Amino acid sequence: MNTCLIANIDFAHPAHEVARQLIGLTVLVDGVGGRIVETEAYDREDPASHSFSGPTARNAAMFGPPGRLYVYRSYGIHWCINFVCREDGHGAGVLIRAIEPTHGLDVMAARRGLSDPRLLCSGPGRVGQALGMDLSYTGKPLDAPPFELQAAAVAAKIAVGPRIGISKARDVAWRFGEAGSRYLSKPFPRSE
DNA sequence: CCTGTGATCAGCT
DNA sequence: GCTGATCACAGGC
Repeated sequence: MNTCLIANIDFAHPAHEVARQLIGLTVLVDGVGGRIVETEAYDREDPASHSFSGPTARNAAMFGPPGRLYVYRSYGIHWCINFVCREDGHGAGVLIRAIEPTHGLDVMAARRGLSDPRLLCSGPGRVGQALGMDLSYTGKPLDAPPFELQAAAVAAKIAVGPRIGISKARDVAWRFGEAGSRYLSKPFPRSE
């Protein structure tokens, strides 16, 4: 099996494995960002995934090489980001749902129009806005500027639960987070 | 604390 | 037409 190693994560692995392993990593865009504290996995064989019905113009990046970005417009307003994973052409990704801000708080506050650190990146739309994402970033590799992924210094305590805001495949527990983090989009049931 | 709603648009039926 | 991997704000308890 081929590999795609970035910051000790192999993006040529199933989405739910990558989603779990990403918790605690630091992601930066032009030096701005923080620790990933919440993710969700979306797979090709997953009715809730944008890739479920096959390749389209919008989801093309999901069917490209792993270790890259998939950016999509949510509710016509927000930009949400995924990290593409699995083998080339599989069509899986990990939605970045929340980040604990650590780098460039002032830049993110200006983009978001508020300064409360807990509201800067606690949700997929907020993450996109705080990191300055838009459609032009889709398909870009995560191991090259302006992006930087840093391995976690300490292993995070992982909480698991059902994904948020979807109507299909609600039974799959493919939402992952750092247990007890104050920067989640929503608390996990029964964690800590 | 909680529930409801407008914004705004790409993709699908 | 309608739905959605959302958010912010308003209003009620």
